[in-house]
Amino acid sequence: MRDRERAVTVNSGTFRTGQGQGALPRATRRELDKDNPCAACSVREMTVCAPLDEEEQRRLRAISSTLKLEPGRMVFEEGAPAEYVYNITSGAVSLSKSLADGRRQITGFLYPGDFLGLTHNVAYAYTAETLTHVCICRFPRKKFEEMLLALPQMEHRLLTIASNELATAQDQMLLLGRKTASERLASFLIGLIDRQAARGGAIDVIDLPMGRGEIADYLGLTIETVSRTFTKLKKAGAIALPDANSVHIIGADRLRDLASGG
Amino acid sequence: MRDRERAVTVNSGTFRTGQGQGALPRATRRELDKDNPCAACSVREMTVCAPLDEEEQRRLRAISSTLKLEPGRMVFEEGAPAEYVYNITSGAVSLSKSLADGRRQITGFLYPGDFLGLTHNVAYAYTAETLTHVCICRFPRKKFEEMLLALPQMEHRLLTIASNELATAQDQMLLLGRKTASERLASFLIGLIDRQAARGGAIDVIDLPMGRGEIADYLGLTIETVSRTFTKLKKAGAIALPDANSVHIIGADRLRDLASGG
DNA sequence: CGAGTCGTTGACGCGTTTCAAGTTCGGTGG
DNA sequence: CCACCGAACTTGAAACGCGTCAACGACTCG
Repeated sequence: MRDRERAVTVNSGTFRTGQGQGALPRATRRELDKDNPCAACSVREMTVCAPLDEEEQRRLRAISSTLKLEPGRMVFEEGAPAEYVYNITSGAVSLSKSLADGRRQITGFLYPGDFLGLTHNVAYAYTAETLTHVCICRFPRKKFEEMLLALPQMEHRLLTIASNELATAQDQMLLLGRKTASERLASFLIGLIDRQAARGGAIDVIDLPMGRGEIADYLGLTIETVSRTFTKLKKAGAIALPDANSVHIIGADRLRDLASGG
Repeated sequence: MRDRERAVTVNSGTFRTGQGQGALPRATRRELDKDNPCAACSVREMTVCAPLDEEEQRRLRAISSTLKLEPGRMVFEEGAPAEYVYNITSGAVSLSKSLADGRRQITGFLYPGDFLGLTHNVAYAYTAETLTHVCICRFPRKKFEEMLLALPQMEHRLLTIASNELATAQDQMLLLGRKTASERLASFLIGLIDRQAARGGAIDVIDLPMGRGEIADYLGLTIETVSRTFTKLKKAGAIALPDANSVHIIGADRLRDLASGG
């Protein structure tokens, strides 16, 4: 039942295969960070809720290495030994969990400044894949944890981060368990806008680094339903779609009402 | 659309009204902890991942007070000022978020030893309600946070807890976004069994402290679908239902296969 | 024994999924 | 410069799983 065989097919290109190859299906699309030379890929971008002090920066830099990844690459896979902790410098990453038959749930999209791979288990609990060109800082987990022992205020910040992520996860559970397709998409767009606004970005234009498939897997819908719902919101005058990866917010209030179940 | 008016009706008894009254709908059902006198309701039950040392116990006891609550009472409500942190000594509690029209999503069930109300925001992000008679330790949040500053290893444990909760939340997102009704119920039962087993309890009998409505709101289904799915699993020989609040696990392997999408 | 709550079951409806074409668009090569 | 190609997106029609509505039984309590 459901989209089993089909999902396997859809995902086989990037999900099931290893890390070094793949068709890079979205490699040529317009990138948010295409012009970012990523030369200064450094821990300076890592804020951990508040700017790092000199001591913290120094210690982090001492154990970090920098990676550049193309779109559609796996950073790490669910179940693999959790040997590194990562922090995104530029680009966007998806986190996902999958069932054996290929059904996939994206649990979050990460942007610059976000951590991934923070876990207290031996293995990663989810798969992380790049959506765009990504520049990322990598820390050996063991050294990272040793550092935390010496910097308790750093651990306090991580707790704040985890606490916020937990709140976001609970919002997403409400979305997945109880919202209609229109409400889900509206919530998604409002979430992106609010995130952008909090970082000082635009409040009425969104550039989507992910495709319809990723949005569908994030919202617990199918590609077709996401597409239909975009059209519906467009016809209702709440948004405009100059192209598939850009959204203009026209009726922000209407979207917010929708997102909260109005 | 959906179950709006209806859910409002269902919830109006306990959800919308305040803390001191209500019909206590499940007050007379068999309770897991009915015979627990709760006289020794103390921080001794609080393990925070590892047993507390003497210093920690002493400090916690100094700022804690004890509450006893009947079934169906609200501990705190989504949006209320987050003035206290709680730890359950006995009984079971549900955490939930709701939309304006009454649609509700339960994000978790808590048992003895679990914390609730841990947040880094000014307001609680969810509502906490008792499912059974509950004995609970309460700590003024401000004092609790002061204590954390002095006990960094305590904060480390809270980070471990938050990290585990986050992993559980991601599993639940996969459930809500991608699993069928049978898979959801199987996952729920397996989760309860594993939790019991980890605490040294039975591995084939579950006593459900929650009703069908709570299970439905946890699994993103309706009461009717939960009931039908219980019947389906019973007819398939995977479980037996001596009464509505007891489940005997007969085909644990079959349930596990179902839960993971087989 | 009547009233209320909770759980179960049946019939039907609907929103989303499934299946199947189309369409658009960027890249490629003639 | 344009035909061609594949990937991604869109759109339509039909199927289906779950929600909705309604009735009924089991149980508790006053």
